[in-house]
Amino acid sequence: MPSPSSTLQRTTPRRASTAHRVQDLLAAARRVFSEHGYQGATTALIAQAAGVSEATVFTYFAGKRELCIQVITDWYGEISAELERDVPRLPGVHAKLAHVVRAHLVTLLADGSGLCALVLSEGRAAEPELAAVIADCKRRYTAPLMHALAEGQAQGLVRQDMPLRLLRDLVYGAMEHVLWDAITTLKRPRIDTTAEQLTELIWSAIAPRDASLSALMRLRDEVTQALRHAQPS
Amino acid sequence: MPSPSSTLQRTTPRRASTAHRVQDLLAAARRVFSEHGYQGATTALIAQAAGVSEATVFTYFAGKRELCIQVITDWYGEISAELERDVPRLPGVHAKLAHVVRAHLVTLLADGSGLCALVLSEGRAAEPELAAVIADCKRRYTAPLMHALAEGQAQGLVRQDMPLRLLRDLVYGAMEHVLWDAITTLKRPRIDTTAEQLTELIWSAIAPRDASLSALMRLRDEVTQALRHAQPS
Amino acid sequence: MPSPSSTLQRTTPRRASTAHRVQDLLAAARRVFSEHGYQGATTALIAQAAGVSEATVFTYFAGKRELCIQVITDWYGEISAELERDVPRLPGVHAKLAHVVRAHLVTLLADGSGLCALVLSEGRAAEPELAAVIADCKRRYTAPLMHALAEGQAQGLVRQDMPLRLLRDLVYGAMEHVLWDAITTLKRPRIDTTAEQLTELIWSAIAPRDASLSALMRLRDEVTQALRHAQPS
Amino acid sequence: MPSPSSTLQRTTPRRASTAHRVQDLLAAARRVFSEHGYQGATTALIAQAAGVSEATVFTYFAGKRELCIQVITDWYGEISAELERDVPRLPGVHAKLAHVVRAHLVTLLADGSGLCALVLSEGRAAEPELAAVIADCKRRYTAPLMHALAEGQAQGLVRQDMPLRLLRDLVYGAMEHVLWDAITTLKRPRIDTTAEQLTELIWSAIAPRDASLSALMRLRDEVTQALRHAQPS
DNA sequence: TATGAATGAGGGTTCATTCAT
DNA sequence: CATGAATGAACCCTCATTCAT
Repeated sequence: MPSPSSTLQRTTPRRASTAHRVQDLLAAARRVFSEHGYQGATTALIAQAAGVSEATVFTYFAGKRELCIQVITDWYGEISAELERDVPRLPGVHAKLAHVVRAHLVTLLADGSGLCALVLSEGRAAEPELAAVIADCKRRYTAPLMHALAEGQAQGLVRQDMPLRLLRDLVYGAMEHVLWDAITTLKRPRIDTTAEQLTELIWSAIAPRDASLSALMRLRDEVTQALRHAQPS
Repeated sequence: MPSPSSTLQRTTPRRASTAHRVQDLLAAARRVFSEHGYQGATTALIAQAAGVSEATVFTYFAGKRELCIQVITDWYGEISAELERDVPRLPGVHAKLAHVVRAHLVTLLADGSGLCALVLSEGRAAEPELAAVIADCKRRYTAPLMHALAEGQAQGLVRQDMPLRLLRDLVYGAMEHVLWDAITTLKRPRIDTTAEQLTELIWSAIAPRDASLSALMRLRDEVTQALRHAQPS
Repeated sequence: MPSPSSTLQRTTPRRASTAHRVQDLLAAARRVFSEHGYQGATTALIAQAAGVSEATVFTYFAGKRELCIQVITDWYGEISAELERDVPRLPGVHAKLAHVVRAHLVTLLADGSGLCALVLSEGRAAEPELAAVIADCKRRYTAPLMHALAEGQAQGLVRQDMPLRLLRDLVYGAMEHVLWDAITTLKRPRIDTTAEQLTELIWSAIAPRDASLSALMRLRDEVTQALRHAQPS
Repeated sequence: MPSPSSTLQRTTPRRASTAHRVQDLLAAARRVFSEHGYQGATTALIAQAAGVSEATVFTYFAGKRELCIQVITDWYGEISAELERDVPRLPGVHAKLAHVVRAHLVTLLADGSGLCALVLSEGRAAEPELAAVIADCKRRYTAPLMHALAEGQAQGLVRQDMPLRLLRDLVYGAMEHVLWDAITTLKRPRIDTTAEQLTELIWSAIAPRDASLSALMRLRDEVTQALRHAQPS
């Protein structure tokens, strides 16, 4: 194997400007981290993917961890900026929810599936600094919708009998699980349909409770209790 | 420097039956994998935790990966068996859901948080075999509730306008997110409250759309069950 | 080069007891550190000298620095123990000095020349821990003679008009320079003669000043001053 | 990330003559080698200190080793020239000794402590060429005093029962040890006092053995010198 | 000339795994 | 059977040096 890079197209000339090299490396690193996770991604692999020597990686980044942090920060920066721009403009909680759900699925199914996995995986031990960065990014990413939900609660447009935190877990948990499924089964769902369905499902959960339903629930409880008392034991 | 186990109390006699050795190793491995994750758990650590030499680990298991697979399989086996035993006995979809949610939170927050994190983290790259095993386990683990939901859909007790797969994503996604939150923020939520709230939230999402009809159906369902209990004994 | 160790005699069998391996590694490390200094000594070189793989070095020692510390500590331990045993038994300061000088030359010219250089070289930056260890060792090594000199001063057998520290600098500085000379010029001096001469030279410096000499010195000062005043400028 | 020199003030204009560049680089290199030692000084550090790019260093010097050799040669050249100029003018061996001792301490404690350490440390392994250069420089540096001592021996003003080499070891060994002590303990001794005491201590060692005779000889020596000065002008 | 860019060669260290005893 | 001992294969990272521009 005389030239290990012979099968790899080099996207930049052998001698490139700093800006180009940085972009190249970040792109390569994003791919490699996506595919292999943090631990599985070696600096050698990243260098190879970028078509440079391993040492060059360290010319531009302080180390593997810093490179990964940059990759994640950049990625979250992109998708967060989109949401921060679009979500506030949308009218009503339901529309905002629908947009976030759709954007999430589109973004992550499109190119970020690996990064999504990376983020889900590396959100814990062995690299606390990484975990902290991820936590920060996630906070920013979820902020637009969380803000809308909080406002919705205040205005009675979102049910108030559940802590906001739990609503967030429901929304993002459901979305992540859908993605996870898509990733692990390698089946790409029809995004439009799935997004609409998921939005509706979530909306059913977080919309305010109907008064008559509540009354019936109370009735149910009473009946249940009465039956329980009526039984022997 | 060798002989790291000299200062460790041995939990089993020097000569133990093969079965005991295996159990010891599995118990030790479960602890270590829980605390350190797959990559962070070294065979040295596991051997030390089991009070045996590193080589002994390889006498009983083909390698680190196989050991981890066994640990995960065993653990999922335990919690799946519980669900398989208890869920079918419960009356009505709502009760089943409530039970699964509660059991999930109890199990994972109680002792399994590390394993939960392991499963969530390692369900991917670098160890495809592990990922496959985890996927299988998850399928079995979710089966009881999925079965109930499918039946519920058939009987009109669960909304039929959503694919079952999406209901599953909602249920388990929400639960996992709650757990993940607890794990990463190191805050243990009040399990009872959280379980009830989460159940209600999910139920709101998956109950049939005509709310009053739905409520009445559940009422009928429960009354029927109660009567059934009231008669035979 | 099919087998890199083919030209090296292995002093221990391929599988040796821990104690033997440790001794082997320490001996090999002593040689390599002696010849190449701390920075120049690579773990690969040490492993090769010991006839083991590089990884084996790390089985027995926490790292290069710890290994070097052990080497230095051991070596100083040996030669310090000798002095601590022999010096106090000798009658009189002069005899003790003579013994220390001779022992120093013998020891360091015999096998320790490289270690001497190592100790002289590495007594500063880049490895503060190493420097600290060396400083400690040196203190212990010089203690027996320093003790004798202090006593000598107290009893008037050693001149009292010089700080003890300066006496130490004279004694050990002179010895080290002799060694350094021998090392760099690769000429081994006749130890007996050199030791005797050096002892005498040092003794002349540290013996109490003769009274008449002092008087003459005072006279000289007065004459000098007088002449200075007598001159024009 | 490149362009590390952007935050450094440039000490010379962008276009400087070759001579200036060389001087700048040598000055920067002297500082860096002083502070970090040979191995610890990186070419990057030196270039940064000189306000030029790393590649420029190699435009003017063949490599790190050659640069270091130049630095050491220059430095020794300076201090040797001083001694070569001053020492022969001083009257008598004792005065010459006193001057050398004082100059040595002043020079090395003042600005050259780092270089002193460099010279002491690097006078050996891993860089034989460097060691050879240092040896040469040292020979030149010690020559003035050695010449005086040799003459002193010839005239009976210095004891003749010791080889000159040993006298040198005593003189320079003691001085170096004093310096080493100052460097490693970071305590700067009072130079005047230390120089006087050290001179006296050494003088006691190298003065002719018959103490009173010796003293008288020195007296005669000094009177003679004084008279010589008193007459011509 | 001066340099931005790139790298080959190696450094210390880790760890799952093997094997003779 | 259990293990002490040993290691191959990588890993992340450093740095003096080269070269096209």
